[in-house]
Amino acid sequence: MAFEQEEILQITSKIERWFTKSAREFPWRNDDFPWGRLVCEFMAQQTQIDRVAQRWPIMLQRFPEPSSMAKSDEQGVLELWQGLGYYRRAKNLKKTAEIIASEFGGEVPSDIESLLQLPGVGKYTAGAIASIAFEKHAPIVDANVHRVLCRLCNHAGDPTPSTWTWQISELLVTSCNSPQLFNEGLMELGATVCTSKSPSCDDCPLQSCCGASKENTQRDIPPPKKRATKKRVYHYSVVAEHEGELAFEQRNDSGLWAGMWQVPTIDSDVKLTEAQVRKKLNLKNKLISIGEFEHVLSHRIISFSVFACKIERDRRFSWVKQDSLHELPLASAQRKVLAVHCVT
DNA sequence: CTCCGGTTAC
DNA sequence: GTAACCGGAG
Repeated sequence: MAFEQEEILQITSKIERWFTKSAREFPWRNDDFPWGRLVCEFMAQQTQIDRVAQRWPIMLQRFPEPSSMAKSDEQGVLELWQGLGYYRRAKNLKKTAEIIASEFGGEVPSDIESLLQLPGVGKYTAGAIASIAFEKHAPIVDANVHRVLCRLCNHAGDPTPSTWTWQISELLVTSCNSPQLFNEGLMELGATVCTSKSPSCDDCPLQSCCGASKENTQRDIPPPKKRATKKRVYHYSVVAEHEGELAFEQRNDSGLWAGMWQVPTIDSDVKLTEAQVRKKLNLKNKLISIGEFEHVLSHRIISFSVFACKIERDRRFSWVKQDSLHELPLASAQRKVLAVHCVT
């Protein structure tokens, strides 16, 4: 795909003008600063923007700059991340804050090389921070940008961001006037106009130069991604009570729901009986079945079975009063477990 | 049950 | 390269 320089300037200026008048209101757009942008980009990875908009102000109020997060403990960050999913992002954000505090004098670095050293920062996030917070002419390709650029050039075949897309993004951002307006505008256009299904081409500032619009191929570009088949697994959770307190344990540092808390739970590839669950948890009293539900993730369907029992206060677990549960970082599936037991 | 989305670990 | 990682909305 070869653009004339003239076309490049047409495209970039159209997007910058369009974004200036069409940008949606978001809290981080009121006063953009590098740390706020970094937190926003971590939260927005794989997460829809409206949920980020709810959580971002709370996170920034609690951790207004990298040093305050660096000094806090990871639990506090996980607590504010509850329900957002992909909890490794919260752990990476905490580590990133520590590195910014210790290696970069408490200031978010502005160059791509430094940004890429931060855990949880890949090519997209580095480019987003460098361009949007620091007006560097750095390319970004997220799913929105990929879709817009593939359609603009009528480029079929790549289901996800590819070398091709990064080259086009680089070509355009190099010549744009404001990398902040251009890159954010490109993403905003993909999110609101050049949408995956039924794009609003009549409202698009690029309609006159869009290859897909001309050939009417928008529907097939980009092609759909292959989705993992869902494996069914079984989780057995026991709400264990002793004098108004519930037993909790922390999940592994890696894997599913990394570092989040749960009532004592057995993860299994196969179905287990009540006796097997009791034995694996080394519990004495019979477990009373109180409910079941399914929890669907991108790559698995989890059948949850929930049990209740009374047990002695056991040092293997952390004991939490029922009115203190909100202080504990819990993933959504564990909230469903507690809802079965009628505590929330 | 399908769709949507960046980074990292393997 | 590819699988793992999440949750809410449709």
